[in-house]
Amino acid sequence: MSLESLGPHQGGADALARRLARALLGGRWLPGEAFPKELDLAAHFTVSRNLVRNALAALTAAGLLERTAGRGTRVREVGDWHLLDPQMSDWLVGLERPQPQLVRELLAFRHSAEPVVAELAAGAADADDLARLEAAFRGMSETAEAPGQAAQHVEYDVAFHEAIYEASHNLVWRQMGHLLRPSILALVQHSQRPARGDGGLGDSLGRHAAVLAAIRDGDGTRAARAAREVLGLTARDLALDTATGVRADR
Amino acid sequence: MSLESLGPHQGGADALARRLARALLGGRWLPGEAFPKELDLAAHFTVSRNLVRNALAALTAAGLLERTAGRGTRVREVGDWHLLDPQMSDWLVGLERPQPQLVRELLAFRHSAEPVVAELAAGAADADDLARLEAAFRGMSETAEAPGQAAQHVEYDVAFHEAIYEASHNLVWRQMGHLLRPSILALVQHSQRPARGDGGLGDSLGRHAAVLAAIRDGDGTRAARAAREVLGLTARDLALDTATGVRADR
DNA sequence: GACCGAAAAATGTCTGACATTTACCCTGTC
DNA sequence: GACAGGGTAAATGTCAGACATTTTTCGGTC
Repeated sequence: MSLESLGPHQGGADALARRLARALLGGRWLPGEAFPKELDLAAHFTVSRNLVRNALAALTAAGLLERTAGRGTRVREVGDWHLLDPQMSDWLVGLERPQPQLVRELLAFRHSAEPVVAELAAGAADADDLARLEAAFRGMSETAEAPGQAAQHVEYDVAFHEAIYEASHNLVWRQMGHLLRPSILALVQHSQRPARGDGGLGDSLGRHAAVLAAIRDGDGTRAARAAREVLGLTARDLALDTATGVRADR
Repeated sequence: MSLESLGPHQGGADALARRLARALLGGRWLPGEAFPKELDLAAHFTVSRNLVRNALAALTAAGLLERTAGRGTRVREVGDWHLLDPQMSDWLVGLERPQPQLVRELLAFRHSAEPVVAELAAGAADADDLARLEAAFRGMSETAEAPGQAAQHVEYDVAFHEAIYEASHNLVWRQMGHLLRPSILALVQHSQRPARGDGGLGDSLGRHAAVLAAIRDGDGTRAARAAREVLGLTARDLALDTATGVRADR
């Protein structure tokens, strides 16, 4: 729609792509809607049309935009967005008001996928993988229940889950580790707002420890169950339980 | 390394990106190696430097290349390639000699993921999803055992599995449907070379039918097991059984 | 009213120049 | 001889303007 409240620009094409992508992910333009024209964008941000084109190329590669000569640029449907693109995860991180649907879908995906990944990890983890897992878990323990270290705790949390994906030793699963940071950060931001008594942690630490132990023992079935319980926590936090089991008309 | 045997160019930036990507995926340049410079590429293909830049931007967005001002362009490690990018799947389709590692990783991923997707699908499929699944299965049946319709059979096969991902009703899983065409095509090309007696089909049709029936009945556990057996076939075709269960030193 | 053509509007491409970053070599000094 | 310094070359990044191509729109003609 409009470009108001998007001030002048400083930085290269990547920075501009980031700004536009985050504005789009925040809902400034809706799917199906027309995106501003190259010349308008160039004029508004006081940059060359070439730079705008490079920035838009990044958004197009991420499946956010659809461009055709003569017709203009339009926002693609949410279902066409490349949520698995690492670039997209970068853009999603720290977004103030991401589309709630996106967060729900990301968490629902992890809820179904992460048990399998943990099972694979239990069967394939080597010494390096275990070292990464243990280092991340140690970091989580040391930074737990210290309000000032919340940011570091999140980073260790991300590193822990990322290490599970890495330990699967599969190129495709490993690529999905990029999904972790945005989804975990969204959870933290969400669960901190409605101030809960226990701080939102639950027995998170203990359940992570169960995953680690199962992977260390090479027990895939136990690892899958433990991973399911870790994510059961987060699912409950967002009232996601209904996301599974609901079935449309038959 | 070199640009020999890559003739002159015709088409836009997308076409050039496709040519370069397919050459790269075919192994013409190895990870860590230096990619040709913009001006050399422009001279070789008789196009403008701008067009080359746009093409390289696409390869960079797919994680294939890493570009830094002053240092040049280098091929990234295989682990950094964005295998989940739909663009990458397009480039992979029909590649004469794809890196065997990539095919193996894709199939290993499906072997672990597709049972979960089928389970989700059993719990979430609606009437439209079932119609798509049944249409695809009908197409598979009608084109089976007809040598002239091999290409169409593959398309129905892709459509069947894609419908499973769609039926999961999760944005992330649905994105992964793009992986199906390249992996299925690679399987077909591979299993047709060493001429096997039964034509490589096995009881593929029957096992697909089992998946369809389980999803129609809403039986997630059965759907997962059936999906595992469908992929067990393909795994055996490529001697992939060893991909799971092998564990490095402890 | 239907068909055709010209003009407008948007993205795609070309060209040449300059900016910026990085690596390399060459020099001077201790 | 080793090392710090600057200067030059090389590669990618950005800018500016023009032209090409595609799509839509509007008008005119029959």
